[in-house]
Amino acid sequence: MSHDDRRLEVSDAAWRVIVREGLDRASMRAVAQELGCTTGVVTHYFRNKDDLLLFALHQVTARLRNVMSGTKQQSEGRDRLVTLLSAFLPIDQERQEILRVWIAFLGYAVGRDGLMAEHRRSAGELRQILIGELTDLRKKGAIRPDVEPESEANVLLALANGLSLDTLLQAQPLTPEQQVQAIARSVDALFGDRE
Amino acid sequence: MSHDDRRLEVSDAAWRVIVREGLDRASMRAVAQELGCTTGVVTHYFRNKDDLLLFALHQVTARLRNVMSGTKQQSEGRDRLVTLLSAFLPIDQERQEILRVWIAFLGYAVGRDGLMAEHRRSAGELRQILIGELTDLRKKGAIRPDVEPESEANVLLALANGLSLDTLLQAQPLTPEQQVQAIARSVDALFGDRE
DNA sequence: AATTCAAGATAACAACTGTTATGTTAGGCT
DNA sequence: AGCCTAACATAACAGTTGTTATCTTGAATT
Repeated sequence: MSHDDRRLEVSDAAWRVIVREGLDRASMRAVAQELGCTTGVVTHYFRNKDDLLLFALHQVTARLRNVMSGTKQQSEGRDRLVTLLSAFLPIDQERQEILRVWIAFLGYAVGRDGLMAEHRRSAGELRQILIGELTDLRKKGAIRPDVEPESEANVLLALANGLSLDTLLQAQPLTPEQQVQAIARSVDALFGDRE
Repeated sequence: MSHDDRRLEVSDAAWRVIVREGLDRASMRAVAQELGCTTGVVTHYFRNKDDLLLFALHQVTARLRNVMSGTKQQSEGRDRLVTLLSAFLPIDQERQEILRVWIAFLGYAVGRDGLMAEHRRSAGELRQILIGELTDLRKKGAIRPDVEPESEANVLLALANGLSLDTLLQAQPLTPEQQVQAIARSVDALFGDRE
């Protein structure tokens, strides 16, 4: 097993602790115990705790990118936009796990400007993909010409993120189908007046 | 000054620490120092730290209710729905502060079922208000009859919450006007086909 | 004037935290 | 065969945490 693979194993152990017990209980010792060894391993592969946490946070974006390329863009136009946005919805167990870790880190980033900037960076990266899609569609004349890609990308992402939050905050959250349908409705509004 | 007022002062000090330095740095001593006295005060008004945190979390809902009744419902129909939903948007400094504390607690609640249930309870409380509004409007025949108040309330709240997140996650977030406009657009879609 | 009790200060407690230094061990290279 | 280094284990450190018990004080009540 390579060095990087072992690093990932430590990071995965941290993820499991965070999902199960919360970010503030993810101490060096807890992560080591989850991995089944001692803190020597954790300190050997990560300089700091901050180093470990930052790496674990990067895994959020990495896994999200993975999911996005998994729902590969075979489709185009309307459907492509919908599947692209659906990658952010917690409609399977892995995406629910990503959401929990992401929220845990976001709450942890309140009051920590450095971490919050890191969140903004990764959010902006995913946002650019959407903006590119919208710009292409407008050039092709597929969507209404009055659509501004930048602000519209923000609104669509806001809806997707909000729907994700809903699964955490609601006793009976929207079903995956309802979530996708809500996304599809907003996307359809970009394509024309009639529904 | 009454006992309850003093309790609120302690809770407010905790809020300031959370907003400025993060939830995990809001220790008993840090809160006491923020208040300008010793931990004796904090322990005198709160049994536990959990007791203090739970009270501070309740203040989130209390302040939100306060803002909602502040944007008092003089209007009706479409405008009333829009102003009601806008209460959740971080369009002034107080609502930004509420958002930060809320997110901090939400991240902290990951892995803590009790706290997460408390979040769901308060979210459900505010959600019921929206459902009531939508039900009334449908009875009056003001909105389209195919609108289901329960799921539609979820979608509208998801959009509002997502737009709030946007102000945290975006380097150049949507302006308050754009946020309200996005809400208004979704509300308008409930009233009829034309825009 | 004596008593009571809330308000707050102070200090000590054990538990836990991240960090660091040092030990052990096993496999690859010369 | 001897050496070296990566991969871990162990242990000790200083600091911080929540909690608790004990003290002081001042104002209200009797």
